Amino acid sequence: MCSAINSVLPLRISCEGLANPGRLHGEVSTNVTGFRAHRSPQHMEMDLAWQELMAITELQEFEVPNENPFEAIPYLSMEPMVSQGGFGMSQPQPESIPATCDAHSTGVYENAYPEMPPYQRLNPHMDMHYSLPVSHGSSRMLANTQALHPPLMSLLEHMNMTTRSHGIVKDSVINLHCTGQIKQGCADDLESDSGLSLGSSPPLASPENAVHGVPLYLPADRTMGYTESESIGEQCCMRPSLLGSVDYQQSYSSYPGTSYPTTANMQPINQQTYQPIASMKQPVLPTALQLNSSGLTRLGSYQSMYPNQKSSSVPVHLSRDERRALALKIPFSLEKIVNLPVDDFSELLSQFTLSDAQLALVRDIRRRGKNKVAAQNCRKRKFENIVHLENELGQLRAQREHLSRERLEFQQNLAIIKCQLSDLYTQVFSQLRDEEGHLYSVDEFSLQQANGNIYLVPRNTALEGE
DNA sequence: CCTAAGTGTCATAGG
DNA sequence: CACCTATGACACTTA
Repeated sequence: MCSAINSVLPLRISCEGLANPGRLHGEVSTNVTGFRAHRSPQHMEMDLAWQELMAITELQEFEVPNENPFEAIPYLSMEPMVSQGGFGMSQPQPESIPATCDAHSTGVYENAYPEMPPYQRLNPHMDMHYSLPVSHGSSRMLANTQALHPPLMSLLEHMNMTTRSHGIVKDSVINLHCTGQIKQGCADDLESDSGLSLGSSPPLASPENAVHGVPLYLPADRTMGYTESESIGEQCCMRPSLLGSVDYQQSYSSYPGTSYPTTANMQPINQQTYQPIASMKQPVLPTALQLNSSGLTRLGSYQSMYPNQKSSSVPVHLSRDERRALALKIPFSLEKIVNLPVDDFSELLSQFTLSDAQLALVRDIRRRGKNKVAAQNCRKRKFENIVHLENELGQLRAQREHLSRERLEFQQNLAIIKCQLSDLYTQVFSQLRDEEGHLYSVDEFSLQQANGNIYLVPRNTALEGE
């Protein structure tokens, strides 16, 4: 019994300075020599409950009348609260235990109470700040200390749960910070001239959508068009593997499904017929991206960019590369130039005798075409990333609100526990008597700290350092 | 005329 | 070293 209370209570009670320090006696004594007090099993339980609460809540000051238990602390950030001990208690602690107490954590009490059973050490992994609840003003008395225990423990369980959740709060805050930075970065991106839509417009559809439902026909005013059978490439014994290379991401289809014309096979515009692109290949890129890369060359763009290259003898709806290829009589389609694998592309080049200018143009067309596809993919990814981050931001906001509500509930429960403990210790001191039956009042004691422990000493008595 | 969105192109870095 | 991909930046068109 005695060892139990000694091992449980991280509180050393000094009797020095009392009128009759040697006369104290009781059923249970503290670890301070000479102190005796009447202790009942009920008191043991109260002490247990007290220590558990102190360990969990790090209750460092216990002035119930001065506290507003339902004070809602503005939610700013959980990080400072967590850093103070891991329980998010950001309430003002004007009389908190000095730093010397912080330096003594569980190990201090393990040394002071080596006989403490492990199961009586709550939260052994945390720094424990103990203080004595000195309640002067509470008039509420608990009729039965046993009745207090179950609700206390239930509250403790809730506090433990809430404590765990506070770790989530911290992580969430960190995530929010990161997200904020990312979001800022996105904002910077949006301010850049990347030409990316934030989603208000539908152009960036999924690749699978690009395959279906897009009536990809060549423009009706297309000025050039050549059938595959008419192309030089086909006439030059193209390998079937090359002809079958239609699964690449489509980009340069300025001559979709065709090979480039020569002056010999060029035909009047109005005699050309056009095939739906979807019937010739399975595009991969999003819908809107396709529309521009599938033959809808923009006349005005290249006219303004390269106005001097406009030739009255060349159809005006051709892109710059198309016109250049036409001018240099490149004997295969731009689609093949861009989409063929490097080996097939090299083999294709080997099948023709091209001048240096032709080779340079072909390689430029290939480079630009691949880069165009890459740019489209890059923008698509950027858009998807923004959508993902917006969704994640919404989830984090909801989580923050949930944790904020949970934290408020925790604070309310803690205030209730403080009130209950105040009453509890008032009751305990009401039974603290010396051997002559003199009743000690809690008012006769004060809290003092020494060597990392908190001592309950008679008032007007200074503790000597150990 | 201005603006935002969309797109192609270039330069560059990295694989 | 050649080639490819990713991406920022720029210029331009279009609605």
